[in-house]
Amino acid sequence: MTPTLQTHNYLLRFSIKPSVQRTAVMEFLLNNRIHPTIDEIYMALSPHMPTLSKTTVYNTLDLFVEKGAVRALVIDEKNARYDVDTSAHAHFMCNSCGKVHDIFDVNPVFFQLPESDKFKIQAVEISYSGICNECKGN
Amino acid sequence: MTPTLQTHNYLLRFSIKPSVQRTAVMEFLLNNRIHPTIDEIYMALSPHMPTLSKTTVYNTLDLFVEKGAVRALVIDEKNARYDVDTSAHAHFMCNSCGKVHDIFDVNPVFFQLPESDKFKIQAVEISYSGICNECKGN
DNA sequence: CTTTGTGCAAATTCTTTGCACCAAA
DNA sequence: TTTGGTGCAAAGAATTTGCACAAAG
Repeated sequence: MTPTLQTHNYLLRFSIKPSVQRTAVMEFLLNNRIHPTIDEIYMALSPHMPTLSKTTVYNTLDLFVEKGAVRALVIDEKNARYDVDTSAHAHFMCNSCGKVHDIFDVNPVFFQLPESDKFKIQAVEISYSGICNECKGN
Repeated sequence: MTPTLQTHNYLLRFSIKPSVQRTAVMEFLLNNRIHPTIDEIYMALSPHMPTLSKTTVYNTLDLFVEKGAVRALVIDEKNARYDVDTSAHAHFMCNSCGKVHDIFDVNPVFFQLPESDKFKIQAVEISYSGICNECKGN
């Protein structure tokens, strides 16, 4: 479990001013690598922070993405999902339960940005989908 | 330009009953490889079909995806986009103008589905993003 | 007839915005 | 104080749903 003080310093490394809310959101992301939606983060934290508003969660994640501390995933057509691991790795989304998992053993060359005379390519996202083992048995 | 009769037969190949609306939507997709949103399709067709409803466009695209005639793209966080070309190719989305372009010269091995003991992987989507040349000059 | 498709309106869901209050420097 | 952060309520946008009517076989 990442302690709060460590999370605080983690935010500082990205030039993010640590507030109580920002630290709580980042700590949740660091300790729960489930690529949560805004709602999942809000639902997890609000019992411990009754005054927390969903707007603040939106603001906070926008700031984290802007500062490069988290990656916004475009894999779930229903909601935005966020990943605190910004290293080159792929994702798998189960079409049945909707959970998103990391896939780390993808050839690194897949993440190299191709040259193009038509576009200035700045980022790549590799997304797999199918059925996870938990759902296969149903 | 794909003529209507040809589009009609194209739908039959996917076991899709051709109605006037379905044929018009498919013909638009075949002739406009711009990965349109629901709204773009609706806006393009409704002048020629004043009674067309957006619900029908939604229903039609859901059916096309279900029948495997078009691919639903998850690249634009704002709207769903649809691609009539279901072959293995990547996409590029411009962060400035929002247009989505095909990228065909990606190594085919990138589209091979990896084996996994945790998931049954059924599909892959490779999405690049950045700035297109038209937007670079602004 | 009977089944399937269409389209209107309302409802739902996710996200954004405007603004007032609160907190930290 | 002054600046920036938070949170409520309302607005906005995309999508889905319920239902009645139309079309096709």
